[in-house]
Amino acid sequence: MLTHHTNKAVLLVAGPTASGKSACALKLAKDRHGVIINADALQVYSELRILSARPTAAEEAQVPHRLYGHVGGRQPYSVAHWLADATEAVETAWGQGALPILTGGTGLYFKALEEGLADIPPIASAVRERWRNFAGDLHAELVHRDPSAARTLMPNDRQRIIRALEVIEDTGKSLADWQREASKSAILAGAKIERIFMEVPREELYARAEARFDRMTLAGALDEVQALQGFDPALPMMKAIGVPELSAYLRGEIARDEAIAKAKTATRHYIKRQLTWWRGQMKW
RNA sequence: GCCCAGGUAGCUCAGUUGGUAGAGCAGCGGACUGAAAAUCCGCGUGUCGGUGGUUCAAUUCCGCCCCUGGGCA
Repeated sequence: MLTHHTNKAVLLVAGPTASGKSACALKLAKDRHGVIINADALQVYSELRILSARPTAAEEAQVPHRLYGHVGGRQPYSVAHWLADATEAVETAWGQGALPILTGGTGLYFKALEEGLADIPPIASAVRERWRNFAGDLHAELVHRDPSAARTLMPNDRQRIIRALEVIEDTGKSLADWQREASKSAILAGAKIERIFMEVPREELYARAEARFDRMTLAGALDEVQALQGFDPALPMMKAIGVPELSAYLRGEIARDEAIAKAKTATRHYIKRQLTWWRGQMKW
């Protein structure tokens, strides 16, 4: 049993968008008998091939790829779903004697992978819907129902406040308490972890990401977004960079150039947040 | 050439009845546990086009010059 554990190894390839993670992971997978496992929150959606910069069919044919486009846009998905999927994928790879190579840009996913998640049960959708549609003062509501969680959240952070409210209501326990408890799901515990972070100067990252967006528009990003018009704009998939912007163009609300410029700006903001995440949270 | 309107932060603009100026966006820093490509917090010194003049004091008033847009020729 113990010898088994020492044979378990994973390779984590992280970095901001457009830093060259995928190419790096592909090469390493070929060299080291690896299976590539997606750690990107948007590349899981089947409807987003171009805009999420998912590996191409040709690339996927070269080495096994897991968790790319395996979720429908209307399906609820989150870190917890991903962690379960990733755990299964990692164990399958180990079972086959292959090296799991996790790659993607979602910092929270890597954190969950390495540190585990709190063991909070799924929240009833009725409760969830109720708070998402709540018209009153959410923060005041939280101060009243869960002062300890309220203290850690900014009054305007609706998303986190809603989360805290649904957790206290549906589980009877504060989100802060849940999170304080030791997590049981740190699946990489005992495994040999190798980490690669793609270091690329910010200016170059910005330039690459902008050029890549232009390539995406040439490769059919507008058709991809056109096909999304029946989906609820509140869906996580619909928040992918480029989707709101190109949708606004397709609806005739803004010019094409403006839509592209806005999407590029959103990409720069995203890169900046990713860099902040790795500086502050991961310390690889 | 003449007339009009402008020239203020990287961009778009506000403002100062004369006491050296502030918003949005961009940019930068930060936070981050089931929506995370999400969500949220913080950061504003810039020859106020140039140059003379009036004034204790000019970005603000006056003259001239330069530039940009529009109109008339």
